[in-house]
Amino acid sequence: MPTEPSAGTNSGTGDRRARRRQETIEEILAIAEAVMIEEGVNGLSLSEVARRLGVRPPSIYKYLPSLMALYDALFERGQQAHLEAMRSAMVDAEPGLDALSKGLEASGRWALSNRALAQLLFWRPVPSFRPSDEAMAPSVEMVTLQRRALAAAVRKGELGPAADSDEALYLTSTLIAGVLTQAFANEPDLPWGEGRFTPLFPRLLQLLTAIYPTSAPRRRGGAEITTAPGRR
Amino acid sequence: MPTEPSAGTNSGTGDRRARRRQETIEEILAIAEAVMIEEGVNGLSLSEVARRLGVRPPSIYKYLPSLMALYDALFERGQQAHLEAMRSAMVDAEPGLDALSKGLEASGRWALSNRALAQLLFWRPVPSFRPSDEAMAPSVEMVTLQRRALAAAVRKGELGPAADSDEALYLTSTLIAGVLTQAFANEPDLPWGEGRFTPLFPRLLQLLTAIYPTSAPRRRGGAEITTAPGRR
DNA sequence: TAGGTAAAGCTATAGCATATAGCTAACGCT
DNA sequence: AGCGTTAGCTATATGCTATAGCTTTACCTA
Repeated sequence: MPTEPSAGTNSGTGDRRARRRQETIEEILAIAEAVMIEEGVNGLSLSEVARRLGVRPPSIYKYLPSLMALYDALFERGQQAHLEAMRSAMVDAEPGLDALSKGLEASGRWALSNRALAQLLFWRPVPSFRPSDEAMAPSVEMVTLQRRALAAAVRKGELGPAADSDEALYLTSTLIAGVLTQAFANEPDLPWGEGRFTPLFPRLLQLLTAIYPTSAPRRRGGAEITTAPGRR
Repeated sequence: MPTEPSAGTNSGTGDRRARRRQETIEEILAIAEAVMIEEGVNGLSLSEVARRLGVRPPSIYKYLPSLMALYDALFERGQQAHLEAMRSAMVDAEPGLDALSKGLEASGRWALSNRALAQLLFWRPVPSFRPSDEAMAPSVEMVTLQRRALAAAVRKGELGPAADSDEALYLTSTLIAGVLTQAFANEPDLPWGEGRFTPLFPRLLQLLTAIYPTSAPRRRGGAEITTAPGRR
């Protein structure tokens, strides 16, 4: 097993080499992200990374086993950064609808200011690359955070009880996915809050109260979701 | 200008050669689409196309000047097919909300059953490729179709007057974009109508009546979408 | 029907990518 | 101080896009 140079000889502590090595890996990841921003997610190449790092291409393989492994490391790093952006926005907010809204907005802002990573995370532009389970792990916590916010919103009476469901989660994630997809495709250089699409988001979120009304006073012609698939 | 072999020598009619040539181009496009389905949009390579066509790679260049030109041709063909799917669904429907809904659903169905082309159209997975203006042309007509449906819905009283606006157009396209993005990313093998996301779509569309209420009876805590700068 | 010509194929080659093999020098731990 | 691991290198295999230049095929015109 000649790969995996770590955890072999030295008994416990004394890894200065390992630290150096880790620093180099960090540097490679940073360069790779810069390359993706400049050349597109698919424009990433180990040769270009090596060039910028000041080494020959084969040397990169001392740190990462393949181009796909590099994508995977970037994916994981992106997941963590995204989760962190969302979490920090949510803990600073009132639990419930406010936390949900602030969290999703933070998600959108993060995506727009980290385009390359966001594309890697959400649009999978490199079909031959499938993220490892390990790299996917943070998304589990994102689900938890959002479910918790929905539950709190129901508890506080901001939303009806049906909002405490996976379905409501899919719905909110679909709304933000739509906004981001359109923003990326049509006005990729505008920051959050400008342009035609991202300003729609807070308004779309308000729709949650229409979809999950708190005590459901029926009204004619309204947006009653459950019944009636039809037009009228 | 040694390229562009057409329209040179022969005075008027007699182009059997040109027909043959066009057939080959069609064949190349069909093969390319198959390759994209199997290997992913980025997995398309001229060499693989040549292999399946039974010629050597350089011969492809007699028909298309570059890989990007192949992408562009596929893009254009996809645009046209997509537009056609949408249009035929809309002409078979009642003008207004029904046409809008059927058209958007047809769009979604087309995307899910033409994954490779849809990805090329909507997610731009090949960053170095920018579609030509010519290839983008059909999207103008798509906008027209949808604006017309919105206008009809307003005329018939299905939606409030603010729905006859670009803003409403962005909103509906954002909704379908969200559904498709989620469906593609999370359950790419399910057809329209199955899974967690595509069934949300008709329900989301019903929300239009909440966003653009026809005569707006105020209700407390509702999803009042403020005053909408949309023109009319 | 007999060219003449343009199209459609080919080989050869340049340039760049990922990836592997195997060598050497230096670093740093014991 | 010594020795093993590591980090770099060159050389090479393979596959890709793309160009140059040649040969053959096929078809339109006279």
